[in-house]
Amino acid sequence: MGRSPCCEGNGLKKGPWSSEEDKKLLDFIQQHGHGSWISLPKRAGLNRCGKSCRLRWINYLRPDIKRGSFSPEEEQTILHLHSVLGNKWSAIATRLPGRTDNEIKNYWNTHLKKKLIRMGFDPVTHRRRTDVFSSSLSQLIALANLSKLIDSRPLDESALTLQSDALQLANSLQYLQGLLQPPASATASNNNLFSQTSCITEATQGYTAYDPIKEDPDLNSLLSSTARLFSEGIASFSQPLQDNNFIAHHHLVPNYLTNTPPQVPFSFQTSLNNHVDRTAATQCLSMVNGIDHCLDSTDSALWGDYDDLDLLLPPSLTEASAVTDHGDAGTGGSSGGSPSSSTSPWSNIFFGDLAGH
DNA sequence: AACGAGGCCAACCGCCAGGGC
DNA sequence: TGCCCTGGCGGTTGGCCTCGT
Repeated sequence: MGRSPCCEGNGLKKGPWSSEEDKKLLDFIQQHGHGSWISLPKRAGLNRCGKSCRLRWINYLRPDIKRGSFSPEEEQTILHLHSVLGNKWSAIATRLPGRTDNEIKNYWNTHLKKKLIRMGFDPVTHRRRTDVFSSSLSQLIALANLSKLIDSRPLDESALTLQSDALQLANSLQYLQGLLQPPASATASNNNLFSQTSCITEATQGYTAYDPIKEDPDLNSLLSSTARLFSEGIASFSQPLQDNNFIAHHHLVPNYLTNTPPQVPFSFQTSLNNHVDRTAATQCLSMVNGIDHCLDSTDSALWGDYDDLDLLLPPSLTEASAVTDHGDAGTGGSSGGSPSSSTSPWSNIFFGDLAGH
């Protein structure tokens, strides 16, 4: 009884499509429409599974498919939407005419994800990675402590210099970390390099007044140069990622936050204002087929008082997706890296500059 | 020139939600 | 109400290509 499931039959062809098959499928759909995908292969004279036909049509044969590399605007849109929606490729694809979810997914996995990782951002959460600072710091401390273990052994001059540098670095970092420790009311999750860097950026740009920093000329100078290097690191990202217009346009953030420098990437800003993303994600999820409405709405009332919502919101969509996302452990693994093996250029910039002091 | 490593991407796999019966 | 089918989605794979040695 009933219909047989798709792809049940053996002997159906798999693998790459030939131009002849493409033509058959294209001709059939242009003449009759696809109708039922399950019955299409037989009607079109194809020895293929219906799913395979559907995929081929959607990802390759559809006339409105846009070919070629992604534009900077498309790239920015993907980053933006991914920060809100997570791995909802089909939803993201609806915002990129002519692009398929498969194409976007591939582009993300092969380009954008790696870019974010290189920048020191977690591609899943779009937040600054917590492992960069802590692991590097712990490694430096371990290196510095090494001297205690080998005190009794004779060391040549360069080794001694190395130890001395490592110790000095570790002390400097600890001092810096202590100074930048957020007030007691702040969340514990701020205890990482990039959250601190956001403090650095803000502190050096007058967004926050933190007297111990301002009153210490040396530290202030260090922070300034660090913030500058951070900005340069961000600027090395192929395109400006921040969408100030979008955010300001939708009244998502207070004005002073939209005045952040243009170098700051969208993902960086969202981590400064994570509650905004969470609000957006919640709104988006709450609307069936409402992504366009959500993302295009100019009705500020829609968003309400996000500052209050922040306390009520469940974990962000991206945080939730982090639980189920196994992408980092996937085939692209070489770029993911273990927390202790980060080689982010940003960490190089940061520690390089620090060493210069 | 040969080989291996890594990147890229089309296609497959497996799961799930929705709808029909 | 529950089963089954279908379409759709995200994750993963495998083969081809490029690049470095």
